[in-house]
Amino acid sequence: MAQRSTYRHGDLHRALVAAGTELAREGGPSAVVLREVTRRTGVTPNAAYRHFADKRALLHAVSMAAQAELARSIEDEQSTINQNDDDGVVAKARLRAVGAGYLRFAQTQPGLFRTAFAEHADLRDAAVSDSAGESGLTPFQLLSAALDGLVEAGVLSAERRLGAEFLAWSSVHGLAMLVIDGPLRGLDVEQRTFAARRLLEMVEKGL
Amino acid sequence: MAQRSTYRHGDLHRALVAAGTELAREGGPSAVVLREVTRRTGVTPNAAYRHFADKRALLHAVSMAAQAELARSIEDEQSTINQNDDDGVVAKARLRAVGAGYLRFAQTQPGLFRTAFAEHADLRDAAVSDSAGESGLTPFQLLSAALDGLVEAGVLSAERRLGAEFLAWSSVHGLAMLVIDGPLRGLDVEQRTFAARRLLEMVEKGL
DNA sequence: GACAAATGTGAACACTGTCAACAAATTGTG
DNA sequence: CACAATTTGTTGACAGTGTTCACATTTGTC
Repeated sequence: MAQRSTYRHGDLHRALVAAGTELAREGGPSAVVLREVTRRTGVTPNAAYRHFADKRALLHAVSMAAQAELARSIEDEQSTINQNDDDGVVAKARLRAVGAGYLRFAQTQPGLFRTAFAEHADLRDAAVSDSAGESGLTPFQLLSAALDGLVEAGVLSAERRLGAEFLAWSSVHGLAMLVIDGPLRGLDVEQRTFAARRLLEMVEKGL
Repeated sequence: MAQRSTYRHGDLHRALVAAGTELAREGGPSAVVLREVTRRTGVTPNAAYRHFADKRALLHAVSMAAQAELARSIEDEQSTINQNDDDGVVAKARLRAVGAGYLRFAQTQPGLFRTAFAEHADLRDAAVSDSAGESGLTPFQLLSAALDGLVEAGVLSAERRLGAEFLAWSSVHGLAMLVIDGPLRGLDVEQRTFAARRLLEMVEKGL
């Protein structure tokens, strides 16, 4: 790593999270080891303790960053939607895009995906901006917004809206986990896309 | 730990897995540390290497044991079904019991549940008897059998049967993960049972 | 310019997984 | 039965980890 001239680093907090994120990207949560993070940042191990209480706190920050990338993946997927369609069609497409972006991120960045949900995240974390994407919304909020859109478009009844994010999230999250390092790892690309499509259909139909 | 009189232990392999399983029960996969496992078994750390290639192999064995307990939880749930009902009703109940047993185990034994899916399990593992319950079936096989039952009872079409285990498993597994250490951890018991019931309804309806 | 706060360094500790060499018990073979 | 071969457990060591305590350097403030 590049030797720095100044005694102070300048932006160590951010640099540590960035280095940790790269490690997580390559090897998942277990790969983000404190000493290696500081090594890559060109700083002593203990310097990290000026910015994070302990390793868990650092990992938590990395997890937030990973969730933010997940949010951006969902936003990318949503940006391809043709807005000129019928309201109901657009609303449904927005929900499907949440699931598709989620699944794509899990398979494209499995290390980051596992890190995003490795350290016990809380629902309160879903509201903090560290885990938000370009739109300022976290993955959970993007899902909620999509479901609200279904209600507004008259596709989903208010009654069925209640707790719907749990159902949708569970299904997609479960498939993602099973595909990237669960018992469904052996599936080839074709089987995966098939499973993903059928799953999103099931959610839309069974909600 | 109890000092042993003989130089040989007698059944060290099994004892190590048992000790590891207890650690996993208490603290999840990260709690099963090789040295502590051997300590509890009253044996030197290196003795473990006569029975397992490395720590990962030990953890894998513990994971299999955890899956076997999961299978038993499902079997317990299925044993409460009233067999005198209509074939279709019984078949549906058997599928619901798979989900209910799965979710109950996840909440009753979160440490073991996380361990069961921590080390990259493979579909081949789902067929090995180490991870089977009393019936000799693994969790995956119990699910498959329940879905087959739906087809036999004429409740599910052969076409929709294709890949159905992925959908059902994903949904239930996802909810379990999100509830025990995901963003849905904050939910109280009432909310959980509500979410579980709605989820199982969704699967049954959307399959 | 003195002094306090913030930020990075150095040396050390307990703990982990793992290896190589050795020792004791068991098993198999003449 | 003897005794070599194999299996199973032990001892001692090493590198790597998270973390703590004392110390050094920089920055900001009255």
